[in-house]
Amino acid sequence: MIDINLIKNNPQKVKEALKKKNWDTDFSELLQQIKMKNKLQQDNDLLKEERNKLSSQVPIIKKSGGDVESIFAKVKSINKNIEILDKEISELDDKIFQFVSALPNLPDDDLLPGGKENNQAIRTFGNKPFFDFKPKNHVELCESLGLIDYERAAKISGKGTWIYTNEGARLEWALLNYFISEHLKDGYTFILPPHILNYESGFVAGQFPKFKEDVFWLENTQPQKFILPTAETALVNFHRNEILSQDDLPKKYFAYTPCYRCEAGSYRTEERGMIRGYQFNKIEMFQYTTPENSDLAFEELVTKAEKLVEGLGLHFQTSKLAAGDCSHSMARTYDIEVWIPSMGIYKEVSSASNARDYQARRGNIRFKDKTTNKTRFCHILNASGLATARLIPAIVEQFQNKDGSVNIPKVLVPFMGGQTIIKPKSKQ
RNA sequence: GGAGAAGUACCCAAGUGGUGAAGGGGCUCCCCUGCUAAGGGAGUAGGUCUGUAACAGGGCGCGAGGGUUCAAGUCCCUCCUUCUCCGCCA
Repeated sequence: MIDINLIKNNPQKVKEALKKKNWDTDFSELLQQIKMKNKLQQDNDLLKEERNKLSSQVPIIKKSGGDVESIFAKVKSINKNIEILDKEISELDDKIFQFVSALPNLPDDDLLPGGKENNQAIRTFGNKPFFDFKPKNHVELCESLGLIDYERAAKISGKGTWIYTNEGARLEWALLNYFISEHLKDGYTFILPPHILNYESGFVAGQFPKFKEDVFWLENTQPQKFILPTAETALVNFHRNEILSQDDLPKKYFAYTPCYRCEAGSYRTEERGMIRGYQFNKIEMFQYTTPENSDLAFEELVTKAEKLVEGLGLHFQTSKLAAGDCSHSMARTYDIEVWIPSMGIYKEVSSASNARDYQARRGNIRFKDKTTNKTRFCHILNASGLATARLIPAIVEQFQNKDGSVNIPKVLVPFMGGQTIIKPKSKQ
């Protein structure tokens, strides 16, 4: 949530910043509502003060045997006015809250305006692999190597799913274990959160109210609950409504969860295999920091994600996203994109973002500033570290051999029981 | 799922209708002392409005939201969470 005072004091600046996210807003009605609310609030406070004073006299007058009926009558009439004002104020409050909470986060100043077309690749790692044979695409490879069973997935679940089988399951698990071991080395705390979350959690993350349709909702829970689209949704809420000690910051977490996404109708024909699905595995890195340290934390997260892909030996690039391509809740996002030879494009395997205080305001997540002794909002950052579904296509395609076998990245070998290569199988 | 009990500040906790929400512990600052001590004082949720240079005053605030009342931590209703017992179950 954007700071209401920022909008109040500098509406033009906020309007221009949001324009970079392709978001056109008119604040004039909001500003009027805020002004009106403050005025009513003041009037109401005076009435309440009077009521409190009158009421507190009652026991004293009673003791001395005086008449209290006239006070009762006065307070009753004051209460009528208070009731009216209370209602008007809470209606205005609702309107203001609904308007402001629907606004996206402000983009950082240095971002280019506009959408995808203005994303900039800022770093490239490794080179595109060269094949002296006709390379296969990952769907063929995964099937011939017995890593993925698409047909049976369609049978037991439906479209947009797949089943990791045998060495495919082991490869997937090896990736996750490799990431986990790296995060532990870096001193991040391992979290396994619940996958079913309440509405409030989605609101704090900034998914709701705008993106309610993008997640799966459970039908028979009261109140309604949804299945998390990313571990971020759980991790943002870990410290919801808490005041953290500055000495405990930064707090560094990582979590493994599957990610469940509706994405109905978003399939494209070229996105076969495991490029886009209703469910995929991801390890999420997460930090709560002071505002002063969030840029540093952001660099750390991007570098960590890059190192993981680099460790696998894959060719990839890092893109700085234009304002309009950053997520709704984020001030800044860098994507790590891995090369998929058969598609001839780079596909996102990690997205590192700085939400600054946007999510912290929604979730009331603060820390006690040691120097001023004031409570301030934390900055919150997240980065995939990493999402695995698109790594397997990248690995099998980039590391395939002429005979259809695939070399296992060195860093994964210990997690594959020493296995260094996966060879084609006859179909079972 | 059924029955019962509970939720007060960093922690423990008093408070069943009437002034600023007892008291302790811990922590922070100050004073006194002077070294494995002890004592005294102050502070110890946040949000928000008005004026302001620091600051002062007011409203709200006892799990959340309603209700009764001149007045609610206290009485009533709904919900959430925790604990105990019972049932069911991987």
